[in-house]
Amino acid sequence: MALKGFFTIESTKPKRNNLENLRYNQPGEPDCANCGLNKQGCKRPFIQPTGKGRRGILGIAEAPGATEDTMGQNLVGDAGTFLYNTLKPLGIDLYEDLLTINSVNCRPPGNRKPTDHEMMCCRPFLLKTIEEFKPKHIWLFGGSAVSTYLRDRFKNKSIGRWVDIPFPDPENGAWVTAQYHPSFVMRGKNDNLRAVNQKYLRKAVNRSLWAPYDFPDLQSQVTILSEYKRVVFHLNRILRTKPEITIDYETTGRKPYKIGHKIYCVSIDDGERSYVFPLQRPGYWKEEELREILRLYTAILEDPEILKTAQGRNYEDTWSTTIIGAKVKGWDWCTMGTAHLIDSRPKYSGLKFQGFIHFGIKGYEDEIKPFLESDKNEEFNSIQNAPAEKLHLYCGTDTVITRELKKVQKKYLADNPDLERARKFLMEGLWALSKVQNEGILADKSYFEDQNLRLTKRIDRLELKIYQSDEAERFRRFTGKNFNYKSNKDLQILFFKVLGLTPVKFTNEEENNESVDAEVINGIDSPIARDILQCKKFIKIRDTYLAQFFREITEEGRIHPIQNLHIATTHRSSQDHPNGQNIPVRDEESKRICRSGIVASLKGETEKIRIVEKDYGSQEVRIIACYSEDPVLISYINDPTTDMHRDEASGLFILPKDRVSKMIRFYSKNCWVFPEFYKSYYVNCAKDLWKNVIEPNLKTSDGEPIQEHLKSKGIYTKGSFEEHCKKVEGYFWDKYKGVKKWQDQVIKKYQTLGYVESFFGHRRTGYLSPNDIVNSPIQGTAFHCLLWTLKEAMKRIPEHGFKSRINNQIHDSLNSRVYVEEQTPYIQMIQQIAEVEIRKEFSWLIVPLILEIEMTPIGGSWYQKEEVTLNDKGQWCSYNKDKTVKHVYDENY
DNA sequence: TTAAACTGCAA
DNA sequence: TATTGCAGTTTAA
Repeated sequence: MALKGFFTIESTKPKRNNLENLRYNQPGEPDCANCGLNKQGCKRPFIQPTGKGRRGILGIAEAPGATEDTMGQNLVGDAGTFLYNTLKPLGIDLYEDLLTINSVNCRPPGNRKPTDHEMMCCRPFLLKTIEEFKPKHIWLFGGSAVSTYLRDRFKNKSIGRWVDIPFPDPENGAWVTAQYHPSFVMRGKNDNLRAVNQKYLRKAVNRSLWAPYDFPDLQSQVTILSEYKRVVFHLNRILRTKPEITIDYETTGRKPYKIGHKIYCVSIDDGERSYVFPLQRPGYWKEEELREILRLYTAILEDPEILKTAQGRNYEDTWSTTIIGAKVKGWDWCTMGTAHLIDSRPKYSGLKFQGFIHFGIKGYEDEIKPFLESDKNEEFNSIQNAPAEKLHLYCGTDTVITRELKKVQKKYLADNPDLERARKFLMEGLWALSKVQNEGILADKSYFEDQNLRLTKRIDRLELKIYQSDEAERFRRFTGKNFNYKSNKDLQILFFKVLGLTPVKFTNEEENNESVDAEVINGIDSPIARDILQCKKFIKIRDTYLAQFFREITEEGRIHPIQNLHIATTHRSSQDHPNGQNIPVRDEESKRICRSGIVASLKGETEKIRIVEKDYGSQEVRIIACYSEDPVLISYINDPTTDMHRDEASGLFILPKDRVSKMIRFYSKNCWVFPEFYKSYYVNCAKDLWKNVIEPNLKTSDGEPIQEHLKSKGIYTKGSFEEHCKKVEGYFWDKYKGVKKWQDQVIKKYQTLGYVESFFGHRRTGYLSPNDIVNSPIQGTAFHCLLWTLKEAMKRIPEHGFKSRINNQIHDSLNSRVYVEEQTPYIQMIQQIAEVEIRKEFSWLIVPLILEIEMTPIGGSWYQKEEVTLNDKGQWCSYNKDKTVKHVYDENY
């Protein structure tokens, strides 16, 4: 898949079927000859729009069903009746107040979904109906209606994205909202879905009083400054009058860190107009002109009284810092992050989407977009080839939209103080993450080059072995094609057709699709299975991790993952280009190869520096305790002499507590306690426990094989173990009834509010499953504790004059490069924030938080990190199993 | 060409 | 009937 090297802009230009699109974008009669649905057994072909439409609302549904086909009217069957009954108490009569039409107006045989082609053939009639009826409001019921209505205007037309998002449509002047299709809501007996559907319809009914939207001409608010004098004039004016400004750059790529990157143009919006001027466009300014423009612009950026807004605060911030050398002050607003707080659904916060749903602006990016994209292996885009005038207009339009978007968001947040609280925290978090991003992690390029060569040799050898194997030959004879071990399809044929093995697992999405993942292949006892697994592992290391490192490493040996706060629906962070949050650690060999090249210092470094990782221990359990106030959980956390996972393992395997081994405790925790807390259930847990504990026949702490032990308790089979787990699950929820009670409450509250809210004020919105609801606040809050610690630590580091720097975060841990001479005060400062000050700040933190410390030797690599504690002599020590000191992490180690 | 499905890595 | 991410490859449309 080609990565969009820049940001994603949805195309508005139909790339295929151009003629068809032209044809079906015109109002007119349906193209029945081309569709043929009218001759596939329906009784009443081409049903006319139904209803009196007294309130000027046009409802668009999917297709006639059996009842509709008999009666020749829309929405009169079960689904229609359900919708009628839902709307009636809200003051809307489906048949009186709406005019309704379907995406296709003949009944598809057997109630199947209409195809894209059928919907397209019927589309001219839909457009004609809109033209004649002139609806003030359009309600799209279900994914088919969304798909045919938006046609080629957006790529992602899933109902989940569009439901409950009202937008004014510039094509017909109506307010449009997508709703779930009544049959979808009716079919599943799903309380959450019914609750949000009710809520969304109520909002739509309230909106039906809205006046038509007055579309603003945003592009006319752009002024392009091409003369030096005018640029200087406006920069000086802004410096003097200090308006709130919105800024946007067009640049040579996504990240500024590699040599040669430039900011081609800048747009500054002063609240009235947007002013765009070229900046580092080669050959545009004389040297002294550019110097003066940069001086003035830097003064604006560094003036804390000039408040700044951007769509993507950290994008403009990191480019300003890295390319211009400005320390930007006065950051006030990030429209992208704020959009994510308002609606956490995926693909919501992009400017093009926001511009469309709020202001009906669309398509202004089409011409410029190709010049801003770059292939995944290309560092630079082709901005130099973009027509300058159009590039500048595009850049200016973005700031005008951003300025207007901020107004909309400000209004929304004024009514939602919890969201405003979350937004303030967002700005602080972005500030800290921008610093983390600019710092970057150090990578030893020559080490990775060496590893790359070694891996390639091993992969070549293994591939040769695989392709010369007897099995591959049998595959060739069976299919007439060469075997490709990277193809899951080929693996299925090899294992289940050629070798005749019995499938043990199926994939999630497709029914009867045999899974061929590592777990399955690992269960196959043959040399080729082992070779394939080995080879896939090496390929993964080389082509995923090392390849990204090579692509992203800068000339000075740093890798700067982009730090996001606007992606994860739970309001966790994410990283990309590359993602520094999923470097292997569980598999020893993968861990060694990948992490040995992430280092504390590069060659030639004379200072003594080590990597220190600071990890919140069992953070999610602690957060569950805070939300649920479960007394049993709280007392486990508060009393360090107790161990909940040992106790749960004891119950699960009917073992006295002192016979629970480390591994049995581990699997009890990860295959039982956590899944149960996150709404898995005994059947799946029993399956995992059987696979990981009982089948491998793990031993108790005194050496008895677990199978023998369970037999002595009357458990012989998988079935009887599952039965046993069912009983234990009953005890479990009886014991942690506080957690259960909280889960039920938070699900109930979601059904009232339509979102789930966290301690920090963050909301996860949209239609959620019970699992999503109980998981999100925990996951989000666990991360927000870390983010709070991070931003507080970032403030203190310069105050203390530390040279050490935080350079990564992984959900509940921080990484730093630490100068040995300041390691103890540095670590203790962060521990103080992470464990003590955070509890003074947030009264809902009713249990202690613990920050565990890991270190590498001086100049060492991430692979070498060990857990350390401070002994009474003030030394950081790691320990052997027998509790003797392993290493003393002083200035000599 | 492009999107979806599958896989595999982390918390 | 555990959740959240990013990224690579193949395959179907």
